[in-house]
Amino acid sequence: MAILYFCIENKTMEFKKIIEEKSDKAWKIYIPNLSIDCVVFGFQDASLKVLVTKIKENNFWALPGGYVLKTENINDAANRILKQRTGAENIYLQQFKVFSDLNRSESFFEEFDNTIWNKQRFLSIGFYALVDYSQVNLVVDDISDACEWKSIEELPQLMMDHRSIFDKALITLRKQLNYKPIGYNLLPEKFTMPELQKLYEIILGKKLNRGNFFRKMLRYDILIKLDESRKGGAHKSPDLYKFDTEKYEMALKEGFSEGW
Amino acid sequence: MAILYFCIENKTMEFKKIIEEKSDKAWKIYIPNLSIDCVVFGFQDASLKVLVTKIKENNFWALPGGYVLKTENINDAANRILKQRTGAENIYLQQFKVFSDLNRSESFFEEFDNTIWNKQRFLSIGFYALVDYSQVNLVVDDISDACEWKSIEELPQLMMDHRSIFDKALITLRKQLNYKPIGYNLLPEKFTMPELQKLYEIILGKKLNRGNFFRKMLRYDILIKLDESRKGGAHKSPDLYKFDTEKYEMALKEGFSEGW
DNA sequence: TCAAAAGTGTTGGCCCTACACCCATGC
DNA sequence: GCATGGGTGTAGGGCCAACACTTTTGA
Repeated sequence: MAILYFCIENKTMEFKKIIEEKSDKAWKIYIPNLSIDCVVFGFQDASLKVLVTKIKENNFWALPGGYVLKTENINDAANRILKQRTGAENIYLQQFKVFSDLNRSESFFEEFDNTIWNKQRFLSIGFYALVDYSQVNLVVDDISDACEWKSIEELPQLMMDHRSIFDKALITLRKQLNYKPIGYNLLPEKFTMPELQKLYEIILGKKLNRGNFFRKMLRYDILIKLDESRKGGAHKSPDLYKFDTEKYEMALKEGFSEGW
Repeated sequence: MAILYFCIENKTMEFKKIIEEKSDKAWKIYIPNLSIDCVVFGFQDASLKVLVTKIKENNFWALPGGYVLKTENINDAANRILKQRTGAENIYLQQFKVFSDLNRSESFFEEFDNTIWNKQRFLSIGFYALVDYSQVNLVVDDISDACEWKSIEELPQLMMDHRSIFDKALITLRKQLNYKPIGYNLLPEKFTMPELQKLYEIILGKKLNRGNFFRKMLRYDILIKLDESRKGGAHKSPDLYKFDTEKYEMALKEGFSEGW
């Protein structure tokens, strides 16, 4: 027991020291009172995953985040933050909402001095990201214990308002499915129609009709059918497709026609 | 000529003084490096208008804007800013994007001291607002000469990146027409179907089919047909409608069904 | 050979487009 | 009564849900 206590005590001291040391530097280089939080989606094992990190010291999980340098715009900041975490570049990133409630963050570092960077009020710009699961190498930084993919159905409790940031990101992503293509950043280069359908179903949280999905997808005219099929599984081998990157990019910009 | 020159010089001094005096207070009460800019839409004379203000001293027009108090969230801030400008409360407000380019604002106050509030780098949160034109009383504040409604087809040149903020607001508003009702905040209580159609056409910038608009609108099931019609114009008297506020609010929250 | 998954065909309904028609109104 | 604008009818097409049929595969 004594040893365990000592360990915790020790860790606390270490954590505090790290936070305090980082504080001075943060005040110098970052825009104050402003943070970025990222909801990073990945797709694996027919399940939608989100990247979360565990803060040292308390048992809360958090969305990966960071701050904006005084000399960079927020897209660059989000890219930098995610590159540090995942090693990945050219991630699909979308700004979706600013979270600004009072006390959304500042009560979280109660035991610290009022001048400490982390104890300030922060408004946070929410980004969501879509990344290829297989291309990511997670990095644990010096204020986190762990950095893991968690399935969206079994997210752990998140610190501060990170749960509502995640919720809003998912809602935004779902809405986006109505007028923009998706999948290029989440699927491997070659994929089958059932795999693509699975992705849609998991994002939307509901089953879709097979035949209709198939035809609607083809009508979007962003897929190229390959001369191969996925062998090895039981049953019929599904055809492989890839995205027509030019048409895909076009559709991302223009959006699929809809409405008025 | 001498008199004119003197006047300009005098105005410059006055403007500078105001900015400098306000600077100290601003540093105390506002969150630094963060501003709010509002694209306020109103509808009148079958034309969509936007609220713009003219900054004293230079001949640029600007979107109405302001800063976020250290003790308020951004929605409250936007509401406060617009109430000051228009006297209106309970305006429909929608946050749509953060503008964070380097040099989007700080180069605009070159002649001032570096410590001045206005010369800092600002990230700006863009809001758009929909208001009932007839209920607004415009207020000119102490750093602006004028505050006016301008038709969206003939907007004057705007300062900094305000033109792209406006563009993005209009694009967002158009997209919103696909899944949310509109009109409650822009039209008088009673209105005719052709008037509502006109609003849609002006926002979308294109003609719509009369009969189809009529039926689509009715299918949305947010209108109540009144037992009156708009007399006085030449030709057939169109029926008057009002919004079913309960169903309208519901549709605002849920959105019209679409897509997957 | 057989079960199951994947590809394809079919039918009915809804909404959208486009146009036509009729009705009400002020001149 | 006539021009004009506004309400309503309707035919054709596209998309979609739902379901059925066919093909392909591994066991």
